[in-house]
Amino acid sequence: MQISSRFTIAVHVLTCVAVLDGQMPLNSETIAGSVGVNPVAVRNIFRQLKAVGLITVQRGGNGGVALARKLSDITLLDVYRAVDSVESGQLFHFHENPNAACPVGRNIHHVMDGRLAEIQDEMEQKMATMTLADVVTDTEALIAKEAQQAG
Amino acid sequence: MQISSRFTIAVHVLTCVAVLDGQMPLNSETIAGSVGVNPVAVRNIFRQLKAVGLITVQRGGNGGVALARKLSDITLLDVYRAVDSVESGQLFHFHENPNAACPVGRNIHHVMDGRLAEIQDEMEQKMATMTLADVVTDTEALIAKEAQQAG
DNA sequence: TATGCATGTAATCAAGATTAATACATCAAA
DNA sequence: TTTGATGTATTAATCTTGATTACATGCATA
Repeated sequence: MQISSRFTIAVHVLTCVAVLDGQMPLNSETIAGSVGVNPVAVRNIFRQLKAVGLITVQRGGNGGVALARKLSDITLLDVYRAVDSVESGQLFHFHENPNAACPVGRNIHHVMDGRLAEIQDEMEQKMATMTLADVVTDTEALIAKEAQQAG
Repeated sequence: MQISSRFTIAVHVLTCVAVLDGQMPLNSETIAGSVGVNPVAVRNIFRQLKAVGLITVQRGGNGGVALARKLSDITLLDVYRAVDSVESGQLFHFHENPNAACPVGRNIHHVMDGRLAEIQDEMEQKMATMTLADVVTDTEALIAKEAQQAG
């Protein structure tokens, strides 16, 4: 299995908010159009991003989304955790019923837990080094390049 | 979503082969008993571990499994890759239909791919530093400690 | 060589998770 | 008060996993 697409969707959503601000209404429907998913899926992600203070959401006529932090203060790890990319925060799914009557079965969990945590931590710390500012800068550079090539 | 439990199951299987050798028949049924899963699940993992040369499997009366490499030559990354822990080797599931009509939609994949690969690589390299020898050593130490406490 | 036992593998089924889609309540602004 | 957007529950469809059954295949031994 893989890490939920909610993660890449959430990054896409936030990038839209940063890049498209002022060019089009930033509501769940237009953003869903860019991402290629259902507007309800986007609204559910709004809720999760709002819950950890990454965005603010306004209801009602001309409602929509706005960033609540500087792009350079939002890391990929923040986004990853906000949208529950993996169940219960555990990257690895440990098999549930090792047999306690077997010496290996009753010790394997304890032996592996520390190592799995180390691996997960290594990955998460790498995510913490990357910010949305980087992603948005690269995206805008590509868009500028497109405009240039179009003449 | 999480990484398939096939990974921790495979580590458990290999640890059984190393620790229980000589103490009980190393066939899919006894090992399945320790892991707490169906014997067919264990046999399917046998097949994957065999395909990459980590074990040899013998059919027929007193058949069973044996390690094909030294424990110190089998890393957690080897096991992880052998059992297809994540789909197509991709840790992240990228949403499938970003809209090419949107400047963000048509560039986000390219912008994120490199970063996702870096994160995945960081994690895999960490797994490559850990060997089954470490896991087996720790497991046997815990077993010895149990025996000591039992008097 | 015949028999028994274990692997190899296909097929089926149930359980759980994901996503899409519908519907409607809630709320803000004009 | 009307309009338009979010908040959220619910249902259905799709997918993946894992358990289970069944049986063919192959090796060892009597």
